[in-house]
Amino acid sequence: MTTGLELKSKPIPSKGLSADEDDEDDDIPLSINLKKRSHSRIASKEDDDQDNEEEEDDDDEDVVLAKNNTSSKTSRASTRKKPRKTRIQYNEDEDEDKNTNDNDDEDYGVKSEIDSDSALSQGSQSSATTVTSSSSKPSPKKVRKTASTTASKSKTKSQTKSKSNTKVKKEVTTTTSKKVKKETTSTSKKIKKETKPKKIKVENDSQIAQDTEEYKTLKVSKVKEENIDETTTDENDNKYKWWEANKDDDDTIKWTTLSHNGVIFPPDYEPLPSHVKLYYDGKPVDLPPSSEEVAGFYAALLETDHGKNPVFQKNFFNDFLQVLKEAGGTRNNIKIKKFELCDFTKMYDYFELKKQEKKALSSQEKKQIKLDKEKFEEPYKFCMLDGRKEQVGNFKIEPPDLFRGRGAHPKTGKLKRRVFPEDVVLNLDKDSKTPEPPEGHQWGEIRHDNTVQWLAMWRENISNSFKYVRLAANSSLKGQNDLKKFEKARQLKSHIDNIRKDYRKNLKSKVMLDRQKAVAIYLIDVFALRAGGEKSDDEADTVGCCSLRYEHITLKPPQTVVFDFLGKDSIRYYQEVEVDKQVFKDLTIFKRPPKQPGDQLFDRLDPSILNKHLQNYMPGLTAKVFRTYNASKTMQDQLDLIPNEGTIAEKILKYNAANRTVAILCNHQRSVGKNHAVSVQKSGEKIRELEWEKIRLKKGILQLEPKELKKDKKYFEEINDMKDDEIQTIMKAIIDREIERCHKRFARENDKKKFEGEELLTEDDLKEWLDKIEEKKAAFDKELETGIIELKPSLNTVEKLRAQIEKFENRIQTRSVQLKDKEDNSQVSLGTSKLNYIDPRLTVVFCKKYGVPIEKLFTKTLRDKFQWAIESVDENWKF
DNA sequence: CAGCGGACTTAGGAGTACATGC
DNA sequence: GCATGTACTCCTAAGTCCGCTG
Repeated sequence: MTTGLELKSKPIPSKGLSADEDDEDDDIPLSINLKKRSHSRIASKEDDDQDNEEEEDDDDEDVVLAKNNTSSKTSRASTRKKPRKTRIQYNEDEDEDKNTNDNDDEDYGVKSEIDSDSALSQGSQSSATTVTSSSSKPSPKKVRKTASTTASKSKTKSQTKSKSNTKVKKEVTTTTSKKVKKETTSTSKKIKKETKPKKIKVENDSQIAQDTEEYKTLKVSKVKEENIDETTTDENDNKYKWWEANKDDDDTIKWTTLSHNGVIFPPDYEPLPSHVKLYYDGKPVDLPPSSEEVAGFYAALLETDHGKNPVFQKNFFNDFLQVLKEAGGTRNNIKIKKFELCDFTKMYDYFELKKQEKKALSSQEKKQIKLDKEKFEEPYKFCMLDGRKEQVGNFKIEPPDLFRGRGAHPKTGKLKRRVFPEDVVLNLDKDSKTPEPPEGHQWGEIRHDNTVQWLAMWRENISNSFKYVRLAANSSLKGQNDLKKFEKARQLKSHIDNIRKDYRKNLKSKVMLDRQKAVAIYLIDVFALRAGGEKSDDEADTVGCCSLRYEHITLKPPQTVVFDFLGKDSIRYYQEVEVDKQVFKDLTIFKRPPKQPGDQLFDRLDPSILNKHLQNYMPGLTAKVFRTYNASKTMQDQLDLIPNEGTIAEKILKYNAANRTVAILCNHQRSVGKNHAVSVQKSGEKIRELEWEKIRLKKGILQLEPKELKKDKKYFEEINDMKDDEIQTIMKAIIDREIERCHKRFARENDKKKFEGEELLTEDDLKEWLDKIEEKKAAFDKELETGIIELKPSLNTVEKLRAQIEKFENRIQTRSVQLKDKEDNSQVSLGTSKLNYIDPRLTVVFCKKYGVPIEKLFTKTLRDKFQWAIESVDENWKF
């Protein structure tokens, strides 16, 4: 059976995200499940025996393997073919390399040990010599690890990169000069970038595809038409229920007919009013519009983190100067040289002012603007796909701006240039009318490729990749993809046991590659790591499983691993977890000297190797499916634990807790809002205030009926919990708050009266209010001094007091729960998992079974996106 | 047959609408 | 009824993975 359920019932405290919440177990943070899972899945009862055995053979394991290796020709041949890693490419064990790599050996001395062949790190003894002999020179990896400057980073990276390129390597066999290598790579790279994509070819291909698929397509389209007829009788076109239609299992053809109205381009740049200028060295600069626009992009970000980031500033400034140069320099002959002498504040202030003005518009005006905008956008919002109206997702071309890369992105701040119709490729069927390009422009290209889902595309200038205009999330194409994704994940259910059995076994494989595969799959399965593809040196340095490096994990015997690395979007993954013993040993081996910081942990692995391996278990299985599978599985298990009782609000809270477990598993984070701390503190104070009120009432009871104390000692225990100085603080806070409120109210009411021409409140009126507060304050002081509580006259019996106290207790309870929820959620983002990982049918079933309206758990957008799930599932459905 | 282009999903933050508490 | 805080949407960056090609 599944391991999930048992796990959940015995949560282990997380050492990860919330170190000080060890005893909170209701939301079962990540590592819980993880740890538990790791145990139940991998550690068997024979664990101990195995371990003993292991410990013995572990040390000489390598030797054995090494022997094995030298005699094994087949395995050598198989691994030699794949010298792919970039960062830590160990050199081949080929002779030619050995001869020519004296210099490189120093850092890749590792190679002879680890890389040679299938043997899992063969005799470390033999390699030790290599290492020591070459250790005189510092490895570039070291630099890489500590260097934070882009310069040193790119140097080492490009160097290592060259190693991944066998061709290049051969060219430089006679030298080990890093410079030469670097040049070689960069030129080859340049050449690559300059080669234009083969547009014609694509078109031809799609043509061929269309032709060969004609028969099929025709059939399909007929089926579809029939379906439209059926469904459109009671619904409009938009409500085509693809999930009720016959399955179309040919997924290379995405559509038969497609027409649309093109895309919306951002408005042309409007120069700033003449009094708003950039100042250079104290003097106003007359910028040509093109460069003023760029300066404006920066000015708008002046007070943000981006604006303050030196890399951002540098990249912006370079591009700004470039644009300025192209426009022929400033118009008043000021030579801009130094960023530090530029003063953007006037521009910044102007933008702020504009924002305020916009905000200050009357609601009528705002409404009108919105209406106009909607009317203008209407034609672009929809397209016709196979005769049905479908929503388009991002029908607006991205406006020019400064590129806001995440994390330490080397290109952050660079100018993302304006996209013109000439840059845009449109995709639609042959018979549809081509939308009119904007006045005075032409489309870059018109394509008729029905093997793809995009309507328009252009090439972006930051990393030279493509941007696409595609259908919205609620479209049939996206929906079908989504359903397929979850069905694939469900399919994994029937293979997972087998896969786990295998990788558990292979954790001890004598073949290094297999052992690395096993550990990698283990990490992906248990800790939901991403595949981790290779990245180039002009991107932020982030990693996933296959690209983990030496410094990203710390091993704490006996079997604890600390992960600390930046994952997608430079989000930190920090987990201290227990792993399977054998995994721990393997990781130790993967980190064994001469490996050092900067080196790849999985030096023989990359996602494509891993995925190829996974396909053996199940067609279409890739690393990312594990994330979907484990997320949905965890959600199902968590939901199963929720009792069907209590109010809807309580059920929602529990659902969210389950959701949170998944989010934590997937490491979905969000930055804490800037006023989070303040608001948490406020809530805390409010709770203490309520507690004080409660205690006060209890004291009141004893005043009224001292005998009560004996009857229920426990009930009154807490009255001494609150010391006088805290009480005083609370009282002061209450008084201060009331005074402030009083002043605000006075100002507000007078504003209103002024506006309406009524008689204003006088200072005396204000004083009257304030006096009342003074009275209250005096009463507080007296109470504090004498210890005698003056209760409201209505609270004159013990019963009434008790009832009142209960009310307070409830309020404290709700507030505390809210506060805890707020804190728990402050760093965790629930949305991503709900949107992408948790099978929506789980939520739908939960709603049906527990009587929770779906609107409470799915927003409008989500309901649209997951309509297929909402309408097709019955309450017995299981993931 | 590795490497890369291309097309697709997944991601967090900014911006905006809406709810809630006083 | 307003200010403040939260929820939701929009935006686009950053991943994954497949399949083509030199």
